Amino acid sequence: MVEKLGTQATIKDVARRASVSTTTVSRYLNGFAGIKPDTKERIAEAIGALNYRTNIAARGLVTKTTRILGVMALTDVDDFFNNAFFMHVLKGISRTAAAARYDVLLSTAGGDAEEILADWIHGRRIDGIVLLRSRVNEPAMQLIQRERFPAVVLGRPCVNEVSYVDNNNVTAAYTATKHLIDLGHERIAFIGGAPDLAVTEDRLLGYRQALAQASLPVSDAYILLGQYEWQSGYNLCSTLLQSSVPPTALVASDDGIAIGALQAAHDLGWIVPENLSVIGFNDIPASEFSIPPLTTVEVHMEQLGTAVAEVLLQKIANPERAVQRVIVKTRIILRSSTGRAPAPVLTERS
Amino acid sequence: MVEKLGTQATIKDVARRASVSTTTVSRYLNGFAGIKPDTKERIAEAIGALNYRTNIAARGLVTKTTRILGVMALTDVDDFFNNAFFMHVLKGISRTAAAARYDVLLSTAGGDAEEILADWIHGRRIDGIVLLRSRVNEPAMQLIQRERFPAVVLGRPCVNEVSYVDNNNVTAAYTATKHLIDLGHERIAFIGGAPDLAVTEDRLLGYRQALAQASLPVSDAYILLGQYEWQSGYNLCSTLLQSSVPPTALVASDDGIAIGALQAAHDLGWIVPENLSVIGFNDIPASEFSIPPLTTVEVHMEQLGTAVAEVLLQKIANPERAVQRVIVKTRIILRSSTGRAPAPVLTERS
DNA sequence: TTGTAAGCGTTATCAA
DNA sequence: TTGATAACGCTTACAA
Repeated sequence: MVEKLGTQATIKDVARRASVSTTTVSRYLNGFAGIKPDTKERIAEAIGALNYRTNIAARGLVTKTTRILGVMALTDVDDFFNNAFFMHVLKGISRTAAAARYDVLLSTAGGDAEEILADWIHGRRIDGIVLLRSRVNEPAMQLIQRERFPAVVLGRPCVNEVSYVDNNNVTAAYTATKHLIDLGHERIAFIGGAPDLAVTEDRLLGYRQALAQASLPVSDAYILLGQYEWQSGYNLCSTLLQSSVPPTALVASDDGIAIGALQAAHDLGWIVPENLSVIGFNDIPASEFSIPPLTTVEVHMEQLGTAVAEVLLQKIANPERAVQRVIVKTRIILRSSTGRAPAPVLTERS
Repeated sequence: MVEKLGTQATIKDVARRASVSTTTVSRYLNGFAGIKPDTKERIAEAIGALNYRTNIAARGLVTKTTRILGVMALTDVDDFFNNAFFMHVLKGISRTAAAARYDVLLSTAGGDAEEILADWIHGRRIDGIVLLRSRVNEPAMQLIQRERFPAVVLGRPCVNEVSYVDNNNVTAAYTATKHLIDLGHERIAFIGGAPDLAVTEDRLLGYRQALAQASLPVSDAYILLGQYEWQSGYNLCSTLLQSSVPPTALVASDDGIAIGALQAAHDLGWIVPENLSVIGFNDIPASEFSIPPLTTVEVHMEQLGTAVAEVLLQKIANPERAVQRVIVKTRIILRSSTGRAPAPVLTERS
């Protein structure tokens, strides 16, 4: 069997070899019932012998379908790839897509998001899209809504009528803060990522609610926002610990930030959890191996990815389907970075 | 301007509106010279008004081109997404592809790699492919070579005549081990990931060479291999430190492994670097924030991605191009996890 | 159970 | 400088 290099067998070649029409081959390929076993066999043989694969462009031209899921990260490229959270979400998406025999097209377009999205959608490059990270006011979201294109957002979206998957972030942050309060902490700070992200907003809200409910004061000096990255956690924590009345506990809205904070505390001679408690969010693998291991809110990162892909797949299968809102519950994982509040030495000293 | 929802304007619509032929529109779209400015303008107007985008499937059917780069991870899905190394490589690929207006199709097929690859290639889903991670004997590699499909491998490939991008891993591991030897260490262990990976092989070789050159014995008990993950580093290090003659220094073939080791040492009461020195590979962000900060071999992860994408892009532009082999040099970043060898208390004790 | 033939939206080859 | 027209490889009525 000599195969011409660089030449692909087409459905015509298969049909010829199996002595049937291309229609029949197409039917075979698409699993139609009602083909004589004998014919089936001949077609199968021909496909094997010619190593035939259906040309995706030709099929797409007719069916207007690609079997590709677009994944667009609406964040800075570094933010995206440096963040274990997104990688786990991507894993969930990738797994789910693969299981459904879909491919994943990935873009971290940054500023060009809208343009690329328009190309993807109008150019019929993808069958549906996952939007990662929800900014408070997201133009890409509006484009999608205008086009009525199958889409699912990860995180609370800024517009209605868009399906999304999210954590119960307000509650989770409330619980995390409450955990600290229950340990006797009264000076609890919040360090987080970019303020224009819905997730930051929500977690900050939960933090405020917990303090309010415990009749603890909410001080702006204890709310520091930066980026979702390790360095930011380091810097923010350093600032706090060197302030005149440093907090005894930290709610970090991301494990990377929390681990950066751990390191800052260590560098400044603070012992965790004796002098400072730290709780993070996400439960990335690094959290288990930080020193000390990090107490954190598990958000089920991969499951978020799975869910977002599943909802999208359903939307593609049935575009008329109603908007879906999936909330993935969180839970606290207690490790060693949180402990009872230290005795108020500071006030005694003064 | 009313736009029919769900309907895409085609090149025909544009042609009609601009009162020209589709040929002329196509020429305009593809930047041909020799169109009257006046005509150009009308076409531009029509495109804008109709919000036209070229249908990728239709174009692909004719040009046999997709402007998509395939990225296939030849590892376990978890291995891939949990490893900061791959994420940074992916970032480099993503950036480079985007700059060239290519999209990235991502697959972590695991066992199905060959099947998916065949679909991608024969189905004309992609213009070229990046293979991530090179196993010692990789069937996917052979498929690609047989098909003469534009491909670039990250890591030393098992077959000749395939372009690749790699670090100077043997030299890097040699240097890392030498660094430890220069600090006075004599009992130096190697902990690494899967043994069937070229990168593991190479780094192990460099380690052996450094020991040999210093006339230090190479003991199998000091070479422990697991997976490229944090937990593996924790376990391997625990085993070593609890052995009868524990090492005073560790070469970890990956930062995740190294940080796991750091944690194990901490849990067993070893002080780093006083009692144990640890050097890693990659310089992932976490390395800077481990306790203590990790001495490591910077492999320029993102640059590896950039290079691999660039080589592939060149190959696509000119398939006749000769095989390219790019070696990205590494360098040691000294932080606090390595120090002088401890006095040989162990022998004194005995 | 199978086949004929008409598209799908581009690009490419001629010709004008 | 522009335009007809024939592919590209598939799916899908409609027929048989």
